[in-house]
Amino acid sequence: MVTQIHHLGRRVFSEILKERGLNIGPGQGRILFALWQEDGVPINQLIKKTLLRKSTLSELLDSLESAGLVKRVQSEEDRRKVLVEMTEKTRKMLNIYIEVSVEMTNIFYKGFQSEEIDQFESYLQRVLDNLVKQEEK
Amino acid sequence: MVTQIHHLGRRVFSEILKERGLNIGPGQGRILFALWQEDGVPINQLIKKTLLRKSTLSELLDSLESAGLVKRVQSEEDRRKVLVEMTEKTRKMLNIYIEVSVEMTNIFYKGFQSEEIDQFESYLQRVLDNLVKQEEK
DNA sequence: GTATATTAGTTAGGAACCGAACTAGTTAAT
DNA sequence: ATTAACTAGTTCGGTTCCTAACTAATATAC
Repeated sequence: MVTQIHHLGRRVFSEILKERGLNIGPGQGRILFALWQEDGVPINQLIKKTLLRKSTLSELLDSLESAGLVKRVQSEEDRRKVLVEMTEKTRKMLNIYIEVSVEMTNIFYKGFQSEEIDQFESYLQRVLDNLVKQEEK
Repeated sequence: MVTQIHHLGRRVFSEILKERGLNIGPGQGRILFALWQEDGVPINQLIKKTLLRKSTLSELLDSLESAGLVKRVQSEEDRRKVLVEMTEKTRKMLNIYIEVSVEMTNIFYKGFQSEEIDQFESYLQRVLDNLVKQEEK
């Protein structure tokens, strides 16, 4: 069921992004959202936030970079690290992106009371923790 | 969070499938599982069950067919329809597949009481319904 | 101080998803 | 009985994800 929600949710999200004239995919959006929370971070940090694999990040960043939405900057202190920064273009998109996210959340939780949302999300967190622990083994 | 659970879950599931010597991916598994519930169904039926797009189904069936796990048979009564059938090979795999599914569920819900699972799943169902309704618009 | 291990990212190849455009068979409308 | 509309699947090009194998920089060990 989680899988179905994931795929349906992605389709709906894509649709709304498109309607609003945001020419980005949901995968790209995830990264921009993480960057909005904390900008100029090494890729490793994005891996921790998104739980994606580094190869996936590499690729998504390629597409974001060639769309001019992100810049890669080599770190001074540790030259292995690549810091990811938003561009001006991105900063302008973020307000709309957040609106879309809110809209998406409303669709997702239509008919939910706020305590139900809290409870549901605490269940989700427990499941996520279970999976993270499993994978660490 | 659902997205993260989906991806992590898929990675964990793949891992277990591999350990058990089942040489199929989680996407293929979804279809085999649907077939196990009802065999010899048209692709359209699988679309309803999995909520995947028909192009995705087409492709997954290609890979299953070339792996000898599934047969496509043209329907007699409506020649547009293609009925999908399990093969003998598949039937033999299903017991193991179910074991893996159970194992997966145990990991997923570790630390949950059964009422919590019920409640969580009813939330999931409500979210799924919301998304389905949204997409129909 | 040099070899080894670790860490950070990229690249290559493949799987599972998507929408849009297509073919072919069926049903409905006139 | 034609035409038009609908339904069932496939094909194509693109995205987002993966593992495994790689390069390069840093840290550790001796």
